[in-house]
Amino acid sequence: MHLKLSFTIQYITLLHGVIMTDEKLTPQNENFSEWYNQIVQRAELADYAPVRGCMVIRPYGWALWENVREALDSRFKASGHVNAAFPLLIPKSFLEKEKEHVEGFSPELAVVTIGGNAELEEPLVIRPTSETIIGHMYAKWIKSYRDLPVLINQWANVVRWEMRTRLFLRTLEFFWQEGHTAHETEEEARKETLSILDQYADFAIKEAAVPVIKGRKSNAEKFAGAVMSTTIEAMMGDTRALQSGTSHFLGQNFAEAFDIQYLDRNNVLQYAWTTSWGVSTRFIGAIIMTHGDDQGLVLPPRLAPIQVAIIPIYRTDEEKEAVLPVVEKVRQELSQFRIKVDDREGVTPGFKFNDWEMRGVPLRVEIGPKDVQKDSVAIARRDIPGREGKSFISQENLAGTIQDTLETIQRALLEKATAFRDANIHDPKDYAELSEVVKNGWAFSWWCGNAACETKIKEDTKATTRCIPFEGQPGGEGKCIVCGKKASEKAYFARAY
RNA sequence: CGGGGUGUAGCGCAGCUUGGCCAGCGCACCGCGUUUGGGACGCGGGGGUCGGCGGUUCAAAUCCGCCCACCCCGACCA
Repeated sequence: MHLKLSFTIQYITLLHGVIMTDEKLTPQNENFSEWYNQIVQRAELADYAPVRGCMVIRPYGWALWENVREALDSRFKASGHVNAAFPLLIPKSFLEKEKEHVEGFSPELAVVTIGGNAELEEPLVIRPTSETIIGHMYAKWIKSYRDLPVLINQWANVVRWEMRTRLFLRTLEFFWQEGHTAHETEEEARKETLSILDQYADFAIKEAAVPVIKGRKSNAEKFAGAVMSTTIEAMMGDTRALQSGTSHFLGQNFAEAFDIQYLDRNNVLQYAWTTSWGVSTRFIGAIIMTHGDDQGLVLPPRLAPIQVAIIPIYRTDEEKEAVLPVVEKVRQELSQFRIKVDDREGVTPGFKFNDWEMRGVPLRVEIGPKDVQKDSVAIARRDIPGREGKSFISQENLAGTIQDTLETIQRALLEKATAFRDANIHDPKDYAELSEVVKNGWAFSWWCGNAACETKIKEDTKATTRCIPFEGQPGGEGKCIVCGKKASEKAYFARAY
């Protein structure tokens, strides 16, 4: 038994070695998670840091994150939110003020006990999220209904001591934005929670071409300390679900724990109603696993750090002299796009084609001697691999053609991802069928809302309740897929990251 | 935390069973030349206190002991 296990592990390690040195990626259908690991490193998005579970986000990956950030930030600002920065270190006692919150987070806290060579009076935790310290500050700042609402967001890094880590999807340290708002009324806070969820969904669909489903988390899956958690759930290329953003209605839980009180219009002291919401660098993982293929990364044009890669092609010095001026002319003409001219010497054009495909650049422009003669360029769409995605077009009105093509790609990515998702969502007729379908897809089934039923599903199948969607509920009543009792809503069940 | 495994060049590995040749191979890297419209090739070159400490021995990557680190499998999570 031991011998056999050892052999298997060594064999896999050996195989891994072969794969890493081979030029081809591990195909998705052979080993999706290996495909993912390779793509992240080979596209130079991120690399492993010396500390277990930590990663270095490389310039290309960070550029992608910056574009994600810009797209979200502009939405937040347009809806009246402002940015600020709160400290990394939080007194440990703060975490303990909200009962559910501390229960949820204490197993994954990193705690600082020594500072300046001396044991600290009170240990400090490195923020796993900032509800507590922000709650503390809000208590100082909020005195009157005139101070409300407070609509603050921060872009920050946080630390959660996870057991099993994956690049982007789950790392000890990750980057995100966390919004924290305080309101006068429950209604207003609930509205804010949903309004942010709408912004998240709008971002995911329009900018990232990641189709997401908006919904409410079950009690078991909700944020520690929240009254209600909402989520955008996306389906990855292996049909597993990824929670891609969350928005929480916190009720008065944190207001009570941190004394966020204000005098209302009738001069009566009231607890404020708060929300919090976040999207993290995990979203990069969502982009990778939604669009990527066996050639590598595929990036949506609206977020791609490089939208167009231009490859000059020549053999002789004469050809080079003829081609380069045209390349320069085209470069200037396309200056409105994020472009990269690949002028590396010593690697063949074929290598460059594959290289930019690995890195997910949506559109490639090739300019060679034939194009100089014919006033043409070759363009190749990343979303359509191989010859079918390649065409020769006139240099005339090139910027317009490129613009149209990028928009077409953006649209095509969303359509393809949506079709894939819909094809893998099932409506099982009974529990046995549910157990089958969640092995390779999602189930959309009636659920009575009882925690025992979702626990049973989780234990039997490893699938969890992803969300109770806000849209697409059939209405009326059905029977719980597990216990058969009366159910008023349907929920998505899937294996998740 | 429990069970298993691995530490040899930047990466992936062989060598260890049975101690002794100069510690080797592939990829990557550097130089020169030929190549270049789908992952080029030849020749030359640089790079390692064999995870650490101790022991056995004339002699240790190899045998023994302790320690450290990382990986994989099981209970939590943006």
